Amino acid sequence: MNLFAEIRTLVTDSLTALAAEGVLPAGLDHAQVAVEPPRDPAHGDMATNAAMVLAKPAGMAPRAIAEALAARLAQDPRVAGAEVAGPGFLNLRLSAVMWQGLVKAVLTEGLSFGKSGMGAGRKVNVEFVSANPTGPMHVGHVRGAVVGDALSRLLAFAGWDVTREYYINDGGAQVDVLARSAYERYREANGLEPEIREGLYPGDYLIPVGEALKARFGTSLLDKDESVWLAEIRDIASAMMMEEIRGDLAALGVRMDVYSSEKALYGTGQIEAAIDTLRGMGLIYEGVLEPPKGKTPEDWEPRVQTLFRSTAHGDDVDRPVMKSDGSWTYFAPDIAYHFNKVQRGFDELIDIFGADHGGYVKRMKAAVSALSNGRVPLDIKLVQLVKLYKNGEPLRDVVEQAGADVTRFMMLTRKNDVTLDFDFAKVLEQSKDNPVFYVQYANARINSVLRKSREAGIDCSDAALAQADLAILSHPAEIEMAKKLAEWPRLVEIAAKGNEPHRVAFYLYELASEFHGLWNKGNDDTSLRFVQEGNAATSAAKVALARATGVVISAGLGILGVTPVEEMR
RNA sequence: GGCCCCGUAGCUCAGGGGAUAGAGCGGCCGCCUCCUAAGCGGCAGGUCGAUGGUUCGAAUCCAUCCGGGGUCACCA
Repeated sequence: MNLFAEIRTLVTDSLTALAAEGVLPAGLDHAQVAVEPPRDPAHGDMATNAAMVLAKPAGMAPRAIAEALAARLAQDPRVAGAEVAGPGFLNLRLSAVMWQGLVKAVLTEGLSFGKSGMGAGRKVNVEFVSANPTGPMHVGHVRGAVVGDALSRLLAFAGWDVTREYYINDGGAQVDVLARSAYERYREANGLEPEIREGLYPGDYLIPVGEALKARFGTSLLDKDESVWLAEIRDIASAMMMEEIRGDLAALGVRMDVYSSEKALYGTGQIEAAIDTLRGMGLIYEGVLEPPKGKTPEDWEPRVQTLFRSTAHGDDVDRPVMKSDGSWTYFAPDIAYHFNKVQRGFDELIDIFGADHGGYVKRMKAAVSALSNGRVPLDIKLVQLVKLYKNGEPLRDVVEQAGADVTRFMMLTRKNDVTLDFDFAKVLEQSKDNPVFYVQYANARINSVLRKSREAGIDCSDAALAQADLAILSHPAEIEMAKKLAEWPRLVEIAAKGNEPHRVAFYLYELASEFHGLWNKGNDDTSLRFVQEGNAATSAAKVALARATGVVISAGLGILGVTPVEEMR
């Protein structure tokens, strides 16, 4: 049940009826007509811009349209009042029954309340994390993981068919470096002094890899040339690192549907096929790039390269796909991988990159645009860096200390393209300064209400509460609470439309705030307490409101991947 | 220098064509014989970086500029 959608339909139906009566010209486009919560609650429950939007095409004064529309809407039983205001806004007040009915709808629909059919089952692929398999995840990856996971849950809730995917960059030079680093740890495991040269990975996390190599090869690879062991150690080490990363993701509560390997693309002809496809479109050529404008690198020299004409699809310069030694650049398998996603039949692609990869956005979009003939949109979300206060902690420690739920919520309290401060002290604090706690506390209070209510002998199943006499919910503060709940389905659609899961976190904070406010009013006005001594009918209605709030909090936290707590400890 | 992101209250940030621009923190003033005060209410605080433009209307869209960050041809 989406009240805003319902009333919007009422408005557009009324406009159509007015056109049929000749009050408005026929054939007006209603696409720009919006029904929204007004900025100022004093303006009513919902406002529509219909009159202002239609004034010009209808050739009428906005207020004239608004008045005609108001008169018509006022006849509908759902509408308690319609007033023209300002330059032509039409402010609507809904009858109390609507809000009471909404509470019932939440209890009836449960965690499905707010689900949307907006995605219409379209297949979307969300690629995220995709950290190189050269070490454990760090805090920066965590944010990408959380954003991608929450976005996936959000899109699924809004009606998309979602595939979560991890692209393993195991085909380039960085895994050779990994292998050489692991080899040194292997020597170390055999009692030799490791030589961690400049450019190798120095991290302790490779020590167990060295041990494993010793267990497997004994001393047989010592003093052997790298040509003997490189490929094998590379595979072993990167597999072990992927295990590490899968463990990190699991600790965070992030699940992937598909792991795709870059290395697996080599030798299958897929890269060649993708490039040939582009060649067939006349988008591959041999050429020389201009030096970067303004700043020419010291060692720049004109060089003939195999280039992708990405400028034909919106990029600023064309991009090399092949090195002079005839091997592919990193970009070529990336193209093939995205081509693969297109061929698998996805209707939409989403990539979540670290902000340091911002320079690849245009070329990646150009490739997808070309390879799908403009059919498949690719949205790339850049996730800004995380500033960790308390420094240098590897991921497991962060999650172990703060908890996956807290970590996840905090990572979503910022838009993806803004840097995020992750302060341990704050995050673990049990106070209203900590948004995670604040939202969880509201849920805990709701559970407390349900407990008390059950002790008072009231049936608190959702089915029973939905049957309560909700007309009892008439106090303005209670109606306000219901109005906030009514925004949930609308928020889901807005967040899904923009691929912006952080909106859910902000909404939950507002919802919790509304609830804490209502709770506290019970201190001064005992008639606003949820459990009313000796009055089962009144209690049931009020508890129903609390429970409905709890349902929406749970649904919202579910999208963030955060477990709602029953009580604070 | 090119491209991308950011610039909104003292601080951290929402809002991204609509009516007097919001929240939290910090500051000041209030609220516990009462379901969890781990909370709630109120006050003070703004030329929405600047300047032009688009239109009935701009924090929001466009252009130019100013700050801050990222990135920039055979590294992924």
